[in-house]
Amino acid sequence: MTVSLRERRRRQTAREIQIATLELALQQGLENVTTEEIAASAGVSTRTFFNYYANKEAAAVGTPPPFQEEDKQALRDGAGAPADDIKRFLDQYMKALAEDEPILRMMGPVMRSNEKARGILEGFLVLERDELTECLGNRVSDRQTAAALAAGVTGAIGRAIQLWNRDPDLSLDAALDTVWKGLIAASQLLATPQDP
Amino acid sequence: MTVSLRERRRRQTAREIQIATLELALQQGLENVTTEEIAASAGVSTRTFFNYYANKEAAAVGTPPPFQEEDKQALRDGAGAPADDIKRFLDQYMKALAEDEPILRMMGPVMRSNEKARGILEGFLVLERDELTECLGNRVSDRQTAAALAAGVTGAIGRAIQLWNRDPDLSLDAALDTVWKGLIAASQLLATPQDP
DNA sequence: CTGTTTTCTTGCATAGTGTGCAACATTTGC
DNA sequence: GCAAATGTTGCACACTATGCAAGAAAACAG
Repeated sequence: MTVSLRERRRRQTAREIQIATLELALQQGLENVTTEEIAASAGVSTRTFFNYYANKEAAAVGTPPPFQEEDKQALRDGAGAPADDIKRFLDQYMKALAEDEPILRMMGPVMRSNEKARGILEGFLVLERDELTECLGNRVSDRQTAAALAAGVTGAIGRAIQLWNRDPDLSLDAALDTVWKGLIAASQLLATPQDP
Repeated sequence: MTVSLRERRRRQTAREIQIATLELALQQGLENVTTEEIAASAGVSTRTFFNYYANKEAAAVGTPPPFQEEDKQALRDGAGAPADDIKRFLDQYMKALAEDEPILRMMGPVMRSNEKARGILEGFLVLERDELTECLGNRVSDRQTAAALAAGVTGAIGRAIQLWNRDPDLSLDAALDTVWKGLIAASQLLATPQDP
């Protein structure tokens, strides 16, 4: 493989710290957990904790999966209806998210209650959204149109995760389908000039 | 008036602390400003600073204008095309934002660079968006459709402020119009099934 | 395999954050 | 004017986060 022993260990430790953070946060609330507790629970020193994450909120967020280059490329030079390409893009991302369902499950409550963690995740989302805007800008000429589409995409991802977190029996894919139908219906409402 | 002397002073102090925070943050970056500096600059003790805001990031965000009850009511029982009612709602909110243009101008750079402040503002937005979802739920039957519309509204507000912050010659209203056109165009793209 | 280089871990010192508490000051309402 | 309510402040204290330097572990070259 392309990853050295060091790199594998590093990822492993980062992951262990994140899981320790989320588990403790679920029990006591992230505010009431000290970095010392997290470090001890993950088997490293407090100082090493800060070698991996700048603070406990960043440890809770970890490294969310970014959009894949190939999927963005497909979006840039897609030929069909934009709605279809975007839906495919979303399906691909849901597949990536599904790789880490247990962590995603734990993150929901933390993001809802912790402002700083939410801000960190939101910052990540802003960057990804800007990437998307650039991709879609290749197709729709008007920058604000591309920005609105990109916001529609990231918003749909967020609502899908939220729905999936509320309803344990729903798969991520199914949640996205529900959200997607709502987005299309909303678009039709906004697109309709009048109904005389 | 309906506000006591105490209440007026309180608001005045809160505002002075916010302005002191934003001015210092613009000069040095919020990370490099201490609560002690802010408190001194606003003419209160460090301890009093924390009586007004839980931390410096919250001081930077202050108390953004919430959606007005009357505007939300107009959205709930509007009779025309949803798009028109929503546009009216947005225009109303822009008017409220314009009341505090100087503060809004200073907030942009801070929100872009500070994760915690962004999280706090985002938390405020989530609450307002949920309110909107409830309002729109009165009209569109499907909850996800209402949620998508509400996300479209708050997203448009954010992009309008961002556009206005980048281009000093643009009014808030004008920025919103540009963003709105983009949102409608994006909706038409998503609403269109195919183009055979 | 061995010595060298690079990277990782850790403890310690230190500046800054945020809260509880208690004393004192100011406003309010009667 | 006086009593109750509210606001301000200093102090003590636990927690956060960073720089620095010493030592441990992995990577690499010969």
